[in-house]
This record gives sequence, structure tokens and C-alpha cells, in this order.
Amino acid sequence: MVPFRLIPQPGVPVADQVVFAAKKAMFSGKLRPGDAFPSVRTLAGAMKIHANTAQKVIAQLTADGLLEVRPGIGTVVVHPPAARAGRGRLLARDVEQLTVQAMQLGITLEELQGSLAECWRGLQKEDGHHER
Amino acid sequence: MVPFRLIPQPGVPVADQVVFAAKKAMFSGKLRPGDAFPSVRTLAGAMKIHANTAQKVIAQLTADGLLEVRPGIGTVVVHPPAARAGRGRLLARDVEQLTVQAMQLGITLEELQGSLAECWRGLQKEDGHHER
DNA sequence: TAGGTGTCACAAGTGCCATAGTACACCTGT
DNA sequence: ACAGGTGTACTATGGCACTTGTGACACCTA
Repeated sequence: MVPFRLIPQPGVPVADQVVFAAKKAMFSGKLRPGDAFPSVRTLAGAMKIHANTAQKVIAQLTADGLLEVRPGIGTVVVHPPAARAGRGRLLARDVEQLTVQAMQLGITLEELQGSLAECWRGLQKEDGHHER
Repeated sequence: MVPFRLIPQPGVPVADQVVFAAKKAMFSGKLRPGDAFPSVRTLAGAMKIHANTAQKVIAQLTADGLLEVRPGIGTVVVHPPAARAGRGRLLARDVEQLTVQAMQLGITLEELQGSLAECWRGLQKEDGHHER
């Protein structure tokens, strides 16, 4: 029913995990623009979390511009505003962290870039499968 | 005195920030294998944190194999064991997260790889400056 | 009208984090 | 031997974020 699952990660907030899983579902094509997003209470029931936590998920995704709220109806997946005017700076912290961690593991830059490309294509390859 | 500083990040534990700053200092050559690492109390004083928190930093870095403890003497920076037997799997979570966030911002894979390379070289270029 | 939708508010419980203080075993100087 | 510096361990406390719990409201559709 819900187009994504999650494997509980200890230490990271459940709400953030669900948000991440939802984004992944969107960018991999399991949730396409126009599709109805699970309601707060439906999501809460499916994810075995509290309705209040599910509400935070919806609010977060809405704030990120990935969901649009139809009052009284529900929420719908929208196409990201594609606002990237020098937003690369927002990733600086994450890029730096990934770099340091890779260096610690003795991984080369090329290997890291390869892993990144592999992960990238792994998400995009399912992009045309709306026929479940 | 202490070969690294940190810019307080709200929301992330101070201990983790110091650990990250220390690692960055190591991989950028500001701290080379054989150098003495600041003592618990010195680190606590310089970073304006509690000695107990500084102790956690030392413990973390030691557990990561980046520091070696000489009982009664102090801690010394050691060369990472370079143990990378399929450890690329440890980065999977971070790679996936960075990928999704980049997609959300509408950044292309090539741009992301470019940012990564830039950050990488930015750390390595200072690698020969021990003449301080 | 009945039911489903998102939204908000308040309280209680839990756990992590940083601080605080104290103590111990170890080694190196003099 | 001694004093001083080192890492390590323990308990306790206050603050903060997270989750859950419960209830309520305004909105829309059938």
C-alpha cells in the first residue's frame, strides 16, 4: 500500500528516516508527480508510528517543496521546483564529511566517485516503472 | 597550540564536531603520524569544553585507530591501518544520503563528483606543510 | 450529515548530551 | 621519593530532542 519501507536505524530520528525513504521513493520513480501521498493516519498505521510523528513527516516534505497540500483532500507529490542557484553550497558540509570518512577508510577519490555513480544510477534506473 | 579549530554547528554533538575537526587536521597534514595529540585537559581548555567530553573525543579517535595511547605519556597520531577490505559498504548509507539530497537540489551527478574532487584536493594540497 | 483529510496544542515518558566533581593507575621529570 | 602530567572510570545533574498519547479544530467530499 505504502510505496516504501524502512529498515530501523538506531540513533537517527524515525521521522527523518521516513522522510528519507519517501524522498528515495520519489527520485526512484515509485512516487511520481501527481500521485497521492499516504495520509497522515494511513502512513502512521503502515509505518507503525504515531500519527503525530507521521504529521511531522508530511510537514517536512511539504516544506521541502516535494508535497503539495490540498486542504480537506490530502497531499499530492509535485515536481521539485528545481531551484538550484548556487545551492551547491548547501551540500558542502555533507561532501566534506563523506570525503573525510572515505579518506579514513583508505578509499581513493575515483572509487568514491564510482560508488556515487553506482548509487545514482541504481536509483534512476527504476524511473519508468509505474506499472508496478 | 591546538592544530585545529571548529565552527559551532547547532544540532550536532560537540564531541563529534571535535572528532571531525581532528580527522580533517590529520588528513590535511596538520597532524602527521608521530605527532603528539593534545592531552585531554589541554584539549578541553582550548576547545572550551568539559574534560569529560574531551576524553570521549580521544576515546573515539583511538577506537577508529587514528590515535595510539602511551599510558602515562599521552596519545600519538598513528598512520591509519589502511584496512579497506570491501569497506566501501560502510559508506553506503552516507553515499545514498548525499545522492538523494543532491537529486533534491537538482544537481547533476557530474557536478556532485566535481564538488567531491574539489573538496578532496582542498584537503590534500596542504599535505607537505610541516614547517610550522 | 458522516467520514476522511491536514493542522495544532498540551502533557508525559524516554534517551542522549554536556557539564560537574572525584578518584585511580600510569609514567616522567627533578 | 616526590610532584606533576597523562589517560581512564564512575556517579550525578540539568537540558534538550524525540516519540508517544490524547484531544480538538477547520476543511472537503460523498
